[in-house]
Amino acid sequence: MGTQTQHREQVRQKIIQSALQLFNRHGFTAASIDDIMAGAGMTRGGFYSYFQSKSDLYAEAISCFVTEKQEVIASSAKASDRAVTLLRDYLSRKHFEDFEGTCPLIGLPNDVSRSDQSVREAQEAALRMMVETFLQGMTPNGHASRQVALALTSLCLGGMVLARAIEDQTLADELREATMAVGLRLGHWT
Amino acid sequence: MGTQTQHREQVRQKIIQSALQLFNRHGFTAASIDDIMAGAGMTRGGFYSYFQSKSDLYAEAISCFVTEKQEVIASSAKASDRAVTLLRDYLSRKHFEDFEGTCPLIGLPNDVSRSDQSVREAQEAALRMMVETFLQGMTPNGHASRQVALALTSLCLGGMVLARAIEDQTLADELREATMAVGLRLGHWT
DNA sequence: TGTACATCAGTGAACGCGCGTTCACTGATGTAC
DNA sequence: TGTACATCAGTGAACGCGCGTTCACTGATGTAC
Repeated sequence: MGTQTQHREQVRQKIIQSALQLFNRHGFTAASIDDIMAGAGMTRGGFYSYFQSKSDLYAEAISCFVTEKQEVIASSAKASDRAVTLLRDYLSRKHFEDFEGTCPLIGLPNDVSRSDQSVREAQEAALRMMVETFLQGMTPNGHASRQVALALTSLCLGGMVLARAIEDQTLADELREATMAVGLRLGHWT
Repeated sequence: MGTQTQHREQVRQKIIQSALQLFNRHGFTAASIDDIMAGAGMTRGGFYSYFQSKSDLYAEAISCFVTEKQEVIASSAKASDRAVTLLRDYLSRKHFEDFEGTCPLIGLPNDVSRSDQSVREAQEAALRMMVETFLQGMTPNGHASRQVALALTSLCLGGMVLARAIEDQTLADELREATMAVGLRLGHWT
């Protein structure tokens, strides 16, 4: 009935949230279904009545993340504010440290993405959203502004991936901030 | 004796080359020691008399790649040529298609990198090399040029990671070329 | 209100597979006499 | 030159583990009468 399906939907969301955390924190392979289900307060056996497979869950988690972020971003009315906020947030120290709320694109070069179609689609949606947000936040200039919007997306992703990978905290901060500064200049938001 | 150790060194190199190909093509996890050894014309058992572990081999493969690239780049005498070549090559269609000769930094967000110290070190060396090459190729401008050099590195990595991930070839090309154009402008090389 | 039955979410043991790693062995090469 | 022996690179079978996935079962909830 209503309350039944409603309950199932809640549990489903709990699993997705737990998955989002663990996939981000440990990566797709290292986050086991056991852990994810435990995080949602259940045991492994129940998993397959909610999702077809582990990568199916991964794809859903990414889509879910994108939808959430879209809502947050949409709260700014002015397009240029949305773009600046995206850039600043993406390359912020907060995003850098917040392993659990990480942009799913950072996991792009993973082995799953190569194989699973629905994962790729979810990731591509995230990508398009970023490009679109940047594009709308710039004073329109045809071809040139699209070029910059695409480059800004590359810049954000690369900057965060690198900052995360660097052991030396000082260098990581420097790189992150340099990337942000250059990005703001590129979009003429300084 | 001499010829013995020499032979061992040759075999060792053959394994590393095979590993480089397969790690790049399929990723760290998906490339099995079986495959790598087969690629070097041997069987699995011999592996552990050459390397301590799979991730040990991975770290060595990365170092090896960096050294090779450094030699290629050093062949240009002029520093700005080296920087432009690096940027152009990195974001070239050739690099995009050449899965086997890929920049090892693209594998950064993999599960191994998180755990294995020597892998991280090898990757960090690759990173420093890129930043250094860009920095030397720019008209010196203190803080500002270092900032741009760091951003260019983010830009290159992000651009290639994204282009690789995108299914739509047209969009992938567009993104790669946009990233390159913006990069050239950033370094004042246009 | 109470009883019998059906449904189904969730359990946890077990399966199966891939793969990194180990190890006893082989067979070729080199050395000593 | 020939024979016995040592060395050691390389083999391939076997081990062990982790983990995704399956499945027979349980126990709570809801419905019918």
